Amino acid sequence: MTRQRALILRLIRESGEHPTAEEIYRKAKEEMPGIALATVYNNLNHLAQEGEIRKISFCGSSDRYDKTSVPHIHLICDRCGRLRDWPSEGFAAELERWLGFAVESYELAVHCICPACSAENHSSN
Amino acid sequence: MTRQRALILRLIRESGEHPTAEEIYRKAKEEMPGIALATVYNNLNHLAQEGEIRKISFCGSSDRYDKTSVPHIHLICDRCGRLRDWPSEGFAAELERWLGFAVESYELAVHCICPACSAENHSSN
DNA sequence: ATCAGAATTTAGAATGATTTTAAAAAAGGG
DNA sequence: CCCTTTTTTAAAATCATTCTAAATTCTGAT
Repeated sequence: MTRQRALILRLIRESGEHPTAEEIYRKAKEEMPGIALATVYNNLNHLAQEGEIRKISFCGSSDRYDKTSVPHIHLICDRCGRLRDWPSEGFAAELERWLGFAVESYELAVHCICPACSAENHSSN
Repeated sequence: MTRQRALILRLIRESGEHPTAEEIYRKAKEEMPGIALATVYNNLNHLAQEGEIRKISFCGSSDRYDKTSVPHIHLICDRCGRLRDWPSEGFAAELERWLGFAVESYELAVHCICPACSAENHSSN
């Protein structure tokens, strides 16, 4: 565990978002100006293989990284455009029941008007 | 609707797979040798915006294109590595019930041992 | 602490996918 | 047909990511 790897892991864990390699690189440089972009990529791949984090990919955007490798639902709001996690306990079991076979893991992105935007809208109209 | 666009749409519709732009380009050149790769990209984007096809993206692979824009489940088999469609009628409704709000569309990739591989395995042991 | 070997970091070059450019060609409506 | 708009083409440009090779840092055994 090098200083660089520890920093990168911490930055992802602290992030409430789903940062790209470039975004992690920018934050990392604030604390360790000499760090190389290749180091960020190396470590993101390494951490993902170890199961510390998860690489996710969405159309029309660079790969993003998730602070946990535990599968969960991603909401993409058609109104505010935000990408957020949604509590997903029990969803894998539900999915297995529906499909009729065992699921190793899943990636689910839901496009919707997110509950937050939906609430805003109703109260302001 | 140009000849090029019609060809590209037909090739995707005829494909049982989820081809990449490069794969579509290779097939297209067999019927129209002078076609440019940029034309393939232009039309894939155009067709996706029109809702004729859907762009999908998976980690570690170029973007792929799906013959329909109707959401459905993708199975990625951990054994054979194949990416296949899975019948998904009623799944959106199930998802909405589970989430508690309306879903515009979704992208779901399930990692598993696919039923085909699972069956093979049992009969040969 | 010290050494050797393995793993990691770095900067920059290389690769691969996709988009942009500008000019030529084709489509489509009146 | 003619005009206008859209599309196509080839090449260059861009963007994300990986590779390279040399220098550095880690690790674990002495």
